[in-house]
Amino acid sequence: MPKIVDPNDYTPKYYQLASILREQIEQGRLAPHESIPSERNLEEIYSVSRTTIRQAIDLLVRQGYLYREHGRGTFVSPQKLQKGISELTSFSEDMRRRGLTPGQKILDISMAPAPENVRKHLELAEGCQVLRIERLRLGDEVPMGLQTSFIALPEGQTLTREEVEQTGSIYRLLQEKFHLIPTEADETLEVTLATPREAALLQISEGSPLLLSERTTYSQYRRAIEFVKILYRGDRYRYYAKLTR
Amino acid sequence: MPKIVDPNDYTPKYYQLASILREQIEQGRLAPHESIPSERNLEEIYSVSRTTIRQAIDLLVRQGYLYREHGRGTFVSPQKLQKGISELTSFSEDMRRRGLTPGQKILDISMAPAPENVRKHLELAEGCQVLRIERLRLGDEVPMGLQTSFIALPEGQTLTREEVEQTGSIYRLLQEKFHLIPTEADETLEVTLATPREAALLQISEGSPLLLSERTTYSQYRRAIEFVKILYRGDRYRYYAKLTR
DNA sequence: TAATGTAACTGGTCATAACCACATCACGAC
DNA sequence: GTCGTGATGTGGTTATGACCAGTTACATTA
Repeated sequence: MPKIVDPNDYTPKYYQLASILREQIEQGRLAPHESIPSERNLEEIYSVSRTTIRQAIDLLVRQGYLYREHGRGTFVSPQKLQKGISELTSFSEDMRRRGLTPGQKILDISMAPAPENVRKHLELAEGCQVLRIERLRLGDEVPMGLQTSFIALPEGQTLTREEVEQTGSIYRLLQEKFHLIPTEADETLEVTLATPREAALLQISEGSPLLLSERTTYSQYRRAIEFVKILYRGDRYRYYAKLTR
Repeated sequence: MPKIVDPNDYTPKYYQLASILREQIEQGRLAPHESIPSERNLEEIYSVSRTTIRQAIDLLVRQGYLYREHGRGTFVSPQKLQKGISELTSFSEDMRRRGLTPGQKILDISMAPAPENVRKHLELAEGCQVLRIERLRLGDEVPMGLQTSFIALPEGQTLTREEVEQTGSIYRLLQEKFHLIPTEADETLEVTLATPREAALLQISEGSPLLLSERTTYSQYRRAIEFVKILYRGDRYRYYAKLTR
């Protein structure tokens, strides 16, 4: 049973243990609000130190799978709390999580001098060139949003339309070509109304309400790499967040 | 200098240390992207074990103040990333963070059978009574949103209009009277249009776009305690979130 | 000179061990 | 019966010490 301690210990023990527990929870072998074995018990069960046990449990608590009560024990969170954790995802991932097939239609992709508001978000000097990508985003073939990305590429680098069309994921391209990993983002949401052009592209009537998301994404080095503006169809898109204190 | 180890050690050492470091960062004594002393150095500086050091740094990393790079060091996050962390806050706290003075006008407060959608969110049986509070929410005296709360109180308990008016904070009341602490919440945001009644209350024209927030709040025991619906004026309210991966 | 490797950092993982703070329950005193 | 009260079990904090895994810079080598 305690199948921990793989010799091919590519992954740390606490991570292996967390996976084991997470699996038990997801399969329902541990019911909501049921207590898991105490930390001292888990120590014996899996033959690892309490340090490791606590690291694994910490991880699952942060992910919303477990919660602790001092003096009482550690318990399984109800299903409700296990989903919708506010994570940094691309549009494609977002759609897949919602059970929709992501799609896109590239309207424009070009290098251009960054507009002033974009420069501010990306912390760039005046006259800097950025990659501008405008795309119509689809979910199950239906228009979901209109996305405009401004990307601060390393000096002299660029991405071609073909590369973007083939992978579909800017994030993967950034990682593979430039070793830039999106790790954090600031996002704002507000309401706006569709201009004639936006309405036409999104196949709604002019003046329809839209959800406007503006996001600045930061790399693993905490430098701004991307500023994205997405106009979501108000009738098709709902935003999820999970808050903690 | 190393003013750690207060004898009145009500608060744990790692928390004290985190406060010291956080203060240095906020005061700008540590510049963005500057490295803080290594963990082994901090061990000597503050005369605490590496365990404690790491716990303190972990906290600050989660809060967005620091970031680590394996093999290189621990660095100060730029200011941008330190704010807007998605935390569970009440309307009042939210307003204060935006530099506005929160206010409210209670429209209704009564015990009522929970509507079906509310029952579902609160995991209640049919016919259960909930406390319904409808309030016009103000920021600097100006209408910001229309809030309807449904609260699952302990059997037979209730809150009076006076209590709510005096404290202004439902959360504080819940904590003081019933020892219920809001710890987690699921929130959704979407776009909607103002009905005549909503428009009149919010002092906008009928059909104006609104930002609709629906939130289910959970106690420290992971039981749903509150379902809140807030209609924000689209022209006055913007939602902030911080995403990580 | 350019490549290489090695030493000396850095943070990441893990074990062991002790003690504290809170929750619960059974047992005894009243 | 009711009220402590302490034993025991839980998670929370801290210390010590070891080794692993990336990064960097400098000395060595080809």
